Amino acid sequence: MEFKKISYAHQVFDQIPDLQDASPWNIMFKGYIQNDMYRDVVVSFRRMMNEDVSLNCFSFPMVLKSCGKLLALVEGEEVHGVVVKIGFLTNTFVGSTLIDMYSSVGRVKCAYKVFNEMVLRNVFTWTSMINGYVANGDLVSARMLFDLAPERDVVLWNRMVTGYIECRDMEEARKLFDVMPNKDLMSWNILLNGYANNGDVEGCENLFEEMKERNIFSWNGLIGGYAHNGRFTEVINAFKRMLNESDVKPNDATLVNVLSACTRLGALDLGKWVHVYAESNGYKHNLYVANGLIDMYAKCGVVGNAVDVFRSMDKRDLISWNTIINGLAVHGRGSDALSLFAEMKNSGVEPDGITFIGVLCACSHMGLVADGFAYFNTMANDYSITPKIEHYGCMVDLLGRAGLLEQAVKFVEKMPVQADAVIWTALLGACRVYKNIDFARLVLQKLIELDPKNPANYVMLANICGDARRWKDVAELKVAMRDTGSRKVPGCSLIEVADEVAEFYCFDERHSKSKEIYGALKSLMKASKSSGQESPLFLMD
DNA sequence: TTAGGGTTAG
Repeated sequence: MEFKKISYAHQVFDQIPDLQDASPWNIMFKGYIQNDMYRDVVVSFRRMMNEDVSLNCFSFPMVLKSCGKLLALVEGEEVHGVVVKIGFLTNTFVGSTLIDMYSSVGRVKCAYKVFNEMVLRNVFTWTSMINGYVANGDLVSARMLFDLAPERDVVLWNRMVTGYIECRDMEEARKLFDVMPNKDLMSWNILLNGYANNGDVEGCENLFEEMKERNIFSWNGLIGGYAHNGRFTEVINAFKRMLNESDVKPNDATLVNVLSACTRLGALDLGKWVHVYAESNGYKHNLYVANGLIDMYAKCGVVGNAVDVFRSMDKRDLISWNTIINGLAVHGRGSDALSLFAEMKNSGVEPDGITFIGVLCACSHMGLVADGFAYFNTMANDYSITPKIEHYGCMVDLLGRAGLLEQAVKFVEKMPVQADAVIWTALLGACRVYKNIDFARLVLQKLIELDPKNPANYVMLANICGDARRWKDVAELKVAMRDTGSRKVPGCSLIEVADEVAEFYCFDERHSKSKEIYGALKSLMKASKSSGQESPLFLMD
């Protein structure tokens, strides 16, 4: 039953003159559950009790499932009492769902009591109990029961393998997988995802190659494995392979992973291709895909497209709002970010800590110190969000960018959390902008205490002294840096050209066309200089 | 009409 039809069903239900029979109630339960309306099931059940409806054995599994989903122990116990009173404990459907209910609210002992006292058990009952132990992290008891179970079907085997994976014990998971008498495709996919989520990309690749049959979950397992482990080029290669070699069509999960790789690699053209693909394959109104698209466009620098996607959505969630607000904020469109924040609040979506990172970042880019502090206070006062180090970092950045260096240092010293290198580095950056060498030295001292081996700190101060033409200081710093025995790892950039992503460093000459590239760059700088602008290269963050 | 297993975004 679809959600739309629920209200029709309600109208019909209300016209039934005699509601003493459980059947129409049970049909409503089924509809509620299909639409995640668990609260309605429990409320209706209460009504059934009050109106003395004669309950039958079909009602209880759905009511108990709903109690479990709502983590409603009190209501669950109440239903348990009714079950005992009417005498449905011998029913395996009722018993299994009772075990599930107690397990999902963390009462494994109560679950076991039900399991233990059951007269008749089947493979479902055993699976529920084993599942209960797994869900509560007791793998030893789970395995003991698993070995004792009189019957083990593929679902039970798979659940036990998943249990080991959830405890990050891939070795035990693999052992069990290897001795499974009947593996189905899901068994393979479970193990594949296990490798992917436990950081074992190679294990994931090997298993994928071993598979004789693959479905969408298999491909997504491989692609997701690359994505979760930062192997973004491989994400794209695997995606291209999927399109070329298999009959499996990408779905929303595939597209989301590919989009996140595009985002990280700056692969805008492929990102656009995914956009077109999504629109022509029925994912136009998919929340996950749209959120991925917003982030991809924003991080690839095409914030306008990000806004277009956001505006075209018919359903938005917290992530949609956060992505667009943060995207606008980091691209200097602070006032748009703030007006979207107001729109978000009006639409009834409750902001979280990440929303406020975008909001504070917007204030910081616009130099709105007072507003920034007002929003910062709103966080805790109106939304009960405890500021984390990232939020304090935004505030320090806000003060630093506004040139209020002294206030910034005081703020850092008063913070309830210990400042990390990110915060001090932001301050050091502000010291450079405002050419404040004294503060810079103070900040550098803090940075060296936190991270003595990081040469980037010295480089930053050297740059600050260089800006002030204090070459003697620069030379001294270079010596100090040499004494730490480490070299600064050069930052690297990525750019997408003709379907390929190229990597380059500052003054990099590895590219076959580096002469032409530098030539073009030189004329660009000349052109911007003659038009009276400072070179954009020095204006970039 | 009732019970158990797999992926996705900031």
